Amino acid sequence: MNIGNAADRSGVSAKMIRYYEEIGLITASRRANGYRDYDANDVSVLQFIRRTRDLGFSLDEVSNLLALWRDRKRPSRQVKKLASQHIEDLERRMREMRAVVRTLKTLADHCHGDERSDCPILEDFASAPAKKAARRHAHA
Amino acid sequence: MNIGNAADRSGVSAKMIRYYEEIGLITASRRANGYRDYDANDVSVLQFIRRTRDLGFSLDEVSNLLALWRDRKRPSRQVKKLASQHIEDLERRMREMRAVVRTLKTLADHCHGDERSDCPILEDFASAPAKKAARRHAHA
DNA sequence: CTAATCCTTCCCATAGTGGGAAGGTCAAGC
DNA sequence: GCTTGACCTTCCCACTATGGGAAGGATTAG
Repeated sequence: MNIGNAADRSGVSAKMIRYYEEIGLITASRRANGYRDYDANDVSVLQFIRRTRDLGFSLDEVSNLLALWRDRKRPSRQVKKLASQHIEDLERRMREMRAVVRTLKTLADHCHGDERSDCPILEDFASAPAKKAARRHAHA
Repeated sequence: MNIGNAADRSGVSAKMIRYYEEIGLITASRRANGYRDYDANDVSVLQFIRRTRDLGFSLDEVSNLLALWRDRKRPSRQVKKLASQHIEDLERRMREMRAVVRTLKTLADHCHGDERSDCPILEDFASAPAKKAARRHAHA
């Protein structure tokens, strides 16, 4: 099956399929004309990637999960550990975001939000201590 | 004051100060030797940027906030609107992350996590519908 | 005067994803 | 058989925001 077909079935764009191959996440056989050729198992792998990406795993983590998936004899402990770490990572980021939301809500609550120009939000932005929290982290 | 000094006082790296200038977020006067020169007000602007970045605003949003900050006659309504939109954005992302965490926790709960190799987590990754949620969004 | 520290600009890398150009291939219709 | 359109290929560019580092000039401390 051609790449476009595999893309449709897996929900991974052709562009991304080529990229995943480039970074060594997957491989693809070629037909005589140079076209990549995929079978049902390849589509399963792509769906696996799609699913784990949707769950917010980085490509690096996906790579580890794929390796565990392929190794049928590996202990489930390893898989659970990766999942748990990801859960903790998400929870940590949510805590940081919650703190930011709390701050912003407090500021917004004290802002009239009308035609008057005085606004404690901007005043705070200009003077607050900037506590270095919620540093960004690439994947959503 | 030199860029290094401004960086120390504002908490924004010299590298980033130059970048912010390059993208038109700030400006800088030059001394005869070509060095950038900053005063107390410039440092205030940098601290403003630092603070809003820490609160998760994108540089695009920071740019808007800076414009509002500089325009002392603008209605506070505009500022509050930007803040509220950002709050909603954060809350939406947190909802998505919570959904992912719920899914992962359910999966992890059903995985033995021991030496046995059967693992419902990977089985789910390989077969679940992939509901297209939590698509990433650049800033954390 | 020299050495260290600062400044300048310029290029590169990161993590994923998409856009698009230039060109080869294949299948359908005439 | 030939044209047309839908595919495929590779290659380069863009984005967000940040850091690393090189090459070279300026300043400053000793």
